[in-house]
This record gives sequence, structure tokens and C-alpha cells, in this order.
Amino acid sequence: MININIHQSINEILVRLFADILDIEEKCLGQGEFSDLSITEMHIIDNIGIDKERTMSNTAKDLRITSGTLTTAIDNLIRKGYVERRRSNNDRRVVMIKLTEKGVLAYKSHEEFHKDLVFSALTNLDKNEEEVLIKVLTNIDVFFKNKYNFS
Amino acid sequence: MININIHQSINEILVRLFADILDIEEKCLGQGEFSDLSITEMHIIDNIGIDKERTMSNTAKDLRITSGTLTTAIDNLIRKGYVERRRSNNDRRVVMIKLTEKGVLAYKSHEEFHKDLVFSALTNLDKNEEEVLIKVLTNIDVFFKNKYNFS
DNA sequence: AAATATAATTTGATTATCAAAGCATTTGGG
DNA sequence: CCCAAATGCTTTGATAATCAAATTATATTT
Repeated sequence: MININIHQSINEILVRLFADILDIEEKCLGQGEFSDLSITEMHIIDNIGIDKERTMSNTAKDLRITSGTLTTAIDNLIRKGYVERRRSNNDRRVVMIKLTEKGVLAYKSHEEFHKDLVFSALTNLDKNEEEVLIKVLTNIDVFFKNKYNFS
Repeated sequence: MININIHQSINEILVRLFADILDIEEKCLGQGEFSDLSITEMHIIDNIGIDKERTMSNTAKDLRITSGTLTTAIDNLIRKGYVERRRSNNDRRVVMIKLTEKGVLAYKSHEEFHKDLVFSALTNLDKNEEEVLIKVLTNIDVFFKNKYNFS
């Protein structure tokens, strides 16, 4: 009985947290510098990363979207000045993308946001609580890998 | 030092989990019965809940979408046979929605998925740790609401 | 050299979303 | 009691994100 209730309430809290985090991210994005970026675009910038060139196909795979979707997203990010694109010299079919300086700034700002979010979430926890949380997160992670056979 | 690392790893786990959960949920949906439902639609079904009639506006508020968006979503769910809609007798402006039998089945199937997830999250935790977890998650949620000034 | 495979883009469609306008009904102030 | 304002919902018109399939250009294989 009590077990069921605990499960139930944990479920509810998790669902709520999930929604809240998305909301917070959106809100924070919308009001800062870089407010011309959507969450999706920010995640693409995050995935491209700093100081490296990526191919379109690898990036699309990482992001779990089709390359067609990525093409249009990158078109927009180039238009907005966050990304550069060039053809590879080795293989002229391949297109390399990388962040511009402005893109790097956006990346860093987003990284800051994440750090801040996690930091503030954890700042009131004692060691013991932190450990429980890590244990749980790791459990879930492992569970997914096993059960759903993740790449 | 060690603190920073813990934060860092929690951050990474969270980001990964976030992507995985959505993905898995989508995958599970796509292959079962109810494969004509999108994740979004399933979340609406989840929010409506079993054994109660809800108003459109309350549901929209809960889901944090505009009522216009909900109207079209409900149109589709009715067309697919998951939801019923009727005007309230007390107040003819109000529209009540509720799950059909098929809707309830979909609800339960989705509930299974969540139960599974939570169950796996809690393996290895003893009673005490479970309680700590609830406290931790609730705190984080409250904290976010305050810090980011949620409605 | 021709056939096949690969990488990216384009095209045409769908879904989810919003803001603002519109419609029907209820409520509150004169 | 009536009319103006408020409320609840739907419609409209627009945009973003996404996919699958067709297309284009280049590499690889046979």
C-alpha cells in the first residue's frame, strides 16, 4: 500500500519536474541575449560543441533527427550567425559545420545555465541526499540501457 | 572539487535521461496498440485521467498549453475515439471532456510504462532512501518554482 | 565505365503550437 | 432588468519542427 503511494508520488513529482525544467529553459532563453534561439536550436548548438568541426550526418545522428531536418535547422542558424558551413575537401559530398564566435558565446551561456540549474537544485542537499539522488539517476539510466537496448 | 564533479555528472546524466525518456516513450508508443497516438496526445490522455470529467480550460492550464491548442488536440482524440466531449449543463460555455473506454485503456497502458520506469528507479533503495528521494525531488521542484518565478 | 552507395538538400506533408479574433453564455453594476 | 464586461471555448492564420521520399552531387565497387 504505502509502496504504491510512494511510487505514485515519485512518478507525479518526476513528471512535474520534467515539465518544469523544459519551461524554465524556455523562459530563460527567451529573456537573455540569444533570445532569437529556440530551445531546439540551442540544443543543436550544444551538440555541435566548441572547437570542432562536425559533419551534418554525425550531428543529425547524435541529435536523433533526420538530416533533412538538420539541414533546415542549420540554414536558420547560419542566417542568424551562429554556425558556419563548408564542404569537406577530402570528400566533396560531406558538409562540415562549426560554431561561429557568436555560436560559441551562445554555447557557453547555455552551459552556464545548465550548471546553474543543477547547482541550485543540489545546493540545499546534504551528502546523504545527494548520494540517493545519484543512485536513482544511475538506476534509471542503467534500466533504459538494458531494457530498451539503447545505442 | 569533488562537488563540482558530482554536479557535472548529475548534469550529464540528466541531459541524457531527458533525451532518452522522450525517445523511449515514443518508441514504446509507436509499436504497441495505440500506435495512432503521439506522445503529446498520450500526455493529454494522462492528464485528463480516469473516472472524471474535466473542463477544457483546467486541462489546458494543467498542460500549460493554450485552450486553442487543446481544442484541436481534443478534436483529433475524439476522431480517434479516445475522448468524449459535452457541454456543461450548469454553464453552457463550459465544455467537459472525459476518456472513452478506449481512452481508459490507453491511459492504463501508459501508466504501465511510468510504473516500470519508477520501479526501476527505486531498485536498490531502502525505505529510508525512498523517503529522502521524495523530499529531495519535492524540494527541487519547489526551489525551481521560486527561483524561476513560476505561475 | 557503369552500377551502386553515400551525403546532403529539397520538396511536400503533418503535428504542435501560439496570438488574436470571434461566438456564445454568464455575471455584475446601474 | 438590461447592457457592458468577463469568461470559456473555438476558429483562424501563422510559424517551427519534424519526417519520408525524391533529387543532386560525389565516391566506391565491380
